[in-house]
Amino acid sequence: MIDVTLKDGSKIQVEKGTSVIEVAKMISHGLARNAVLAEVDGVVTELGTALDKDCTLNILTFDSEEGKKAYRHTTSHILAQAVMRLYKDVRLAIGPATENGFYYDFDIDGTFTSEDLVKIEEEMKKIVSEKLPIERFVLPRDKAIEYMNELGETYKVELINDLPEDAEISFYRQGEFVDLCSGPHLDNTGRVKAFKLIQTAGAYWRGDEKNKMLKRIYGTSFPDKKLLKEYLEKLEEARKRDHNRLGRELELFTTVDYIGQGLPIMLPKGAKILQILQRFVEDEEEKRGYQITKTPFMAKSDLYKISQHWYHYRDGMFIIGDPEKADEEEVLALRPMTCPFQFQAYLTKTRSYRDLPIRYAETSTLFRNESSGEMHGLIRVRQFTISEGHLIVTPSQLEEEFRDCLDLATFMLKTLGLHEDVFFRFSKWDPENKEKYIGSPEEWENVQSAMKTILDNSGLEYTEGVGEAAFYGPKLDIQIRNVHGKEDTLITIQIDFQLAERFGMVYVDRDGTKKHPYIIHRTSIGCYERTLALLIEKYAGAFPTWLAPVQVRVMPIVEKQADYCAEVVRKLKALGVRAELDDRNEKIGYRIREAQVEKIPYMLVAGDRELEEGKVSVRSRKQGEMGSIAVDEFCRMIKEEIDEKRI
RNA sequence: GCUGGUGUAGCUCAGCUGGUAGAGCAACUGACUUGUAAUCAGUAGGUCGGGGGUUCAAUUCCGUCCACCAGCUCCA
Repeated sequence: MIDVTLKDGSKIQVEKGTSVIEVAKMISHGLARNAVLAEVDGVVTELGTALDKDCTLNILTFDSEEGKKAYRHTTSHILAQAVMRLYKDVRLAIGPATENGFYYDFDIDGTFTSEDLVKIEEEMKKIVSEKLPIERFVLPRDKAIEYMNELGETYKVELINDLPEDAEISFYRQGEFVDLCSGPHLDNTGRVKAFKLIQTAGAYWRGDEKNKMLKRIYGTSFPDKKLLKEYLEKLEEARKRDHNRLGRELELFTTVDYIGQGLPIMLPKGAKILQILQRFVEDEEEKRGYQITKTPFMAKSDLYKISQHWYHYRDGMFIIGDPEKADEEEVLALRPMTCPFQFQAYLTKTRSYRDLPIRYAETSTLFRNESSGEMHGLIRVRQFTISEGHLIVTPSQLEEEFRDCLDLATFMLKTLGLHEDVFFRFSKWDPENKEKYIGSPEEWENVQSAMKTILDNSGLEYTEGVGEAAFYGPKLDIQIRNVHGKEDTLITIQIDFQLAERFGMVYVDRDGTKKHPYIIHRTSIGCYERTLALLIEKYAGAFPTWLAPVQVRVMPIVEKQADYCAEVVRKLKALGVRAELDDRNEKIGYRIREAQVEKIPYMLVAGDRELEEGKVSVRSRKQGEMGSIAVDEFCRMIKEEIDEKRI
């Protein structure tokens, strides 16, 4: 007999060799039913594992991270099994669990249609009802390769070949289906209670576009139908917040076929929000010691050759003329970044260490020739405007200036109400891919370690992204997810130890020698279009009053009070409040509804009662009717809300 | 760029296997003078994303281009 210590500290005695799931049954049938995995002495283990010595045991259900992952990973195997049963000439690639579900990649001729998905789901249901036991087995490398070759699973062979020397090569079998897999898995296909195949997509083998494109099926699974339903409803809700949909509905922007991809038209309301943001950013930057520049939208290839964009970023640039003739004749290109332009401002005279730091800011329109499939609403476009800036600093100023940039970014995020939605990524170079970058490995290691020290000193929590650096230096990226869960960079702060030298930027130091400064490339609020997109999604189009393109709509009950209402509008406008009059010959309920649908923060209604008393009846988008108050009182209230940028 | 989906009135969408289109909302006109999320009636609006092909006939079938959407980051 062995002692098994449970999560609550109690002990039970079981026969040596008893499996985890049998112990779970002894504890409670409910637990055994919901069991997914277990932790034995703190190590994640499958339910079929036999206990052979005294140990602690914690049964994991779907509610644990590991449990969720295994549950969905097993569902992906069921998907693969169903596909193997239904289609010929399928080869399996990979099928992991993801954050919210799973996918499996198949190499198959033809495509999966939505009817196919229904068919596959039916087959998966069968596999679940067959309650197939899932068994793990291990093969030595040569046998494993031989086995997969027999099955024609060439992708699996490739995977095995790439496993480290000492790796244990494990397989999982359920019924007739076998897959190379490290696990862990559930012990039986019957445990999967509710699943749904969500969509199909193409995906390159190993994420490399040089490889063959496979057919991917995405799905998700839950331990009961209610949870699945809730999840699907949540997805549906998220789609309603999609900035692409709301932005068009609320008349913030539009696109036109014959203008082109990634080139949205900002309509008056959208442009107004961008203007509010821009003024806010420019004012704040001025307060923080930035000087503004205004530089050209294009330049000769000569400039980009110095900056190395011509060699490391040319695919991303719109070039006017034949780039192949750039050495013989004038070839212009639209700017993809502001740095080489802004550096020219620095170069206009000799700089002393006393002049540094110099902080340049520019509301800068950039042009990037993104691949056609990459564009997405306002989030990824070909022309955009960024709150660009470059700080030219001495080495000893680097840390403080970097932290000030971070502080500015944080201030922006807090003001916009986005600070709880972001996460930080330290984006480093990829030493395996040196030709992507300029500078030597030693320089990269040095600057990265300097940046790491700064980040660690700031107490920031961050992840690391290898291969995510800019070609000229490492970055701190402030990342955010859109309603579809897709991650994008909102704000970035970069340290550049290369371009000052390339451009011959120097300062005269205390000792009279010329030195190259460090450059911090940074943005304070990111690119305005993208930030707007994320704000639309964050607030589902119902912007905080200070950002709302229309803040107040004033409505007379009948024509008789129209002049009075027009006067209220004038008063508000005089205070800088964006107010408008709706004196159309419609019922008040109709006009209220329209204002509500347009997500206008305040609706002011005036009838005879209000007119006599010099009041307005206030209705807020959030709280509904708030009662009648004096016009001046409302002016004071809303002014305060706007000035404080209340969110 | 690649994989898949989509494109019909300003917007949201209907239109089965080919026989040149329809609803709701919006717009316009009129009536109603209205108290907090849709008053009623009428009118007008479309070379069915663009060019091409097949056909007696194409919104429908084929091909091509354009645009929009999702995925191509999670690595047994």
